[in-house]
Amino acid sequence: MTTENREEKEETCRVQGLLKLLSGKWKPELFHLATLAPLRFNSLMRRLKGINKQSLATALRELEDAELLEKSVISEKPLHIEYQLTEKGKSLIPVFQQLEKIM
Amino acid sequence: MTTENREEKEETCRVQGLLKLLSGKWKPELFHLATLAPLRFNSLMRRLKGINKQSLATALRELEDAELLEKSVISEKPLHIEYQLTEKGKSLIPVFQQLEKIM
DNA sequence: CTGTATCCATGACGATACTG
DNA sequence: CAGTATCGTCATGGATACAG
Repeated sequence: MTTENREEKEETCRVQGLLKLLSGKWKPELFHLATLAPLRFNSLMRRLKGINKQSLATALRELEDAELLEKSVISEKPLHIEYQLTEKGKSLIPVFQQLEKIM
Repeated sequence: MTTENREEKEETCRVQGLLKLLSGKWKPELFHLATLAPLRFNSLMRRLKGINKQSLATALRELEDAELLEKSVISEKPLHIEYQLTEKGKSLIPVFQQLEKIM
């Protein structure tokens, strides 16, 4: 395998990973909401009409693991957590805007 | 629902559609190969190691329906068809390049 | 050579009950 | 309030045989 081919394959894999990460039934809208303001779990439950806890928790965890989203514990009692975009997450916003133009 | 909210929802849906369209096991690499040169069915079968006819046919059909890819019949006998990017498909290339940088 | 039809396996998604 | 555990359902992708 040539160096060129190997690089092309790696490129494709990285893009594939990000596409997979942001696709699915809820993650695009979840990410979109996160671009607007920091959000709490129950607030997200209300805005993503039809989602359940399990699916929301999984989606949040995946975006968190990819370092697109991060948690902040606002208070312990009552437990109060906010999710917000990381810098890496914010860097994705202009890419989404381009996608909207193309569609 | 306000006009603003409706527009946000539509934005999300369009992005979601494109993400869904380009995600999946084979479509990112299929699209990537298509950016390099016009390609034939059996050539794609060889390059996408592990894919089968059914999956390739489905992927090609979806990209074609979305007007990202188009078929050209080169000859009828023997049947010889090439797939290439449409203008809309080409407009996606810089977006992919940005995604690669972010990852 | 370029597909379609059919059937089956796997993984994503969802409902519900439970926990710190 | 913010999750996790468990289990059932359904859509997506793959294997194989057949067709223009």
